[in-house]
Amino acid sequence: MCVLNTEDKILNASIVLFSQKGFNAVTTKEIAKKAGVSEMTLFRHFESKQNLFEKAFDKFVFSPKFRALYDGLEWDLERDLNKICSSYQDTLYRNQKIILMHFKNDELNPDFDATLFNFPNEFRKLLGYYFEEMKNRGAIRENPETLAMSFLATNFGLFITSLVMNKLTYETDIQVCIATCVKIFAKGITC
Amino acid sequence: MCVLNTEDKILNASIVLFSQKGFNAVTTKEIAKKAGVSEMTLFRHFESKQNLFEKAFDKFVFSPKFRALYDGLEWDLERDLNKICSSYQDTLYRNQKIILMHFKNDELNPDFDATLFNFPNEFRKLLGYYFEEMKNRGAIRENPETLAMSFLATNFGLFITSLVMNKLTYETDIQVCIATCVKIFAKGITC
DNA sequence: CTTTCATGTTAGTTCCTACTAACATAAGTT
DNA sequence: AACTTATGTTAGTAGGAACTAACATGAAAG
Repeated sequence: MCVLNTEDKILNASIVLFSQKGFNAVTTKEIAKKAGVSEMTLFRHFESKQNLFEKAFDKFVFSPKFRALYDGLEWDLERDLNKICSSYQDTLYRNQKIILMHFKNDELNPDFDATLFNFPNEFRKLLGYYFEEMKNRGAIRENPETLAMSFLATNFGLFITSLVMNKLTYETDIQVCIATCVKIFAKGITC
Repeated sequence: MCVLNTEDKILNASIVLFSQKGFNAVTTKEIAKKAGVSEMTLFRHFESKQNLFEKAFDKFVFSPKFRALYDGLEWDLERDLNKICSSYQDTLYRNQKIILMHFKNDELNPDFDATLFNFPNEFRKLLGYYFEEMKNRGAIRENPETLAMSFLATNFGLFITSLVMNKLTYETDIQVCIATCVKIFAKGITC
């Protein structure tokens, strides 16, 4: 199969453990074991646990292509919101380990916060612009910023719920909830 | 003013620190200092850090009166959803420290999870029952369980967003978002 | 064959943290 | 005055975790 080099093995192992337990609760010994290397090797590749964390963070942050999103708008409420929602959910999903890690750590470094909060902010701008324009076109009436924030928060709630639901045993399918929410939202704001 | 007894001082200090940093990241020395007592006193009142955590958890879990909620239903979509939403947001708010703590700890004890997940589950039942009845009355068409889950997830998203927003500087008022969301939701599911 | 390089192993240092023991103090109770 | 009770102080133990030093090994490269 694909044989990973040592650094990648360590980075992969660390991000999984960090997201499961948070930075402080994970030991370097644990990471080394999961990566299948000795603890000494870990310290030879990364000067410290902190440094390993930073490298892992950088490696696993993901941001979508907003240009394509802007260009792909069709000015049909349900279709556009579906597209934006899909992209946002996808981005949240890809960043899930980092997001979980962020929740679990107090404050490692304000720069991480800034980096991590970057993409929700971009989505907020996109939605703000979109609702503004739709209001000008007379398709909706509500305040664009409020709508943008509400739509983002709703999506984030659905995302977190789907994460937590893996542990629980609700019969409800979260994908259906997401689709339903977008439909309700589109219908609920239409004039 | 009101002078707290020693145990309450320690419990209050611990819940604040636990919610800020998570169980592992907080030291008993830190808790004692914040409580204004010596570390020794802490151990005299609580046999261990773990024990202190459990007492603090028990003290600060809050559950609303569901009986009153069921009895107060008026079978008017927007009014009822507003009432349920208010109660849910209020419950989330009162449990915010415990919820944050829960996010930050890996797994201290599955019993805590069960206790903490109890009230969202009760709200889910309430909403399921409500939407089921509203469907029977012909007021809505969507699947009741999906709606219940979606409404809960939306609310949770708004709650988390309001917590995070304290750190950020968005101009949007989260209370307005909550009210808007309920209105959109009510309008979006009406036949 | 020898050198180099990445890795493993083992032992150890330093620091922090939960938790304890022993004694001191100060206020209230009997 | 003697006793009780709650608290503080100081010193210390035991264990864990980050990180290091020194040496061993084994495979690839010259």
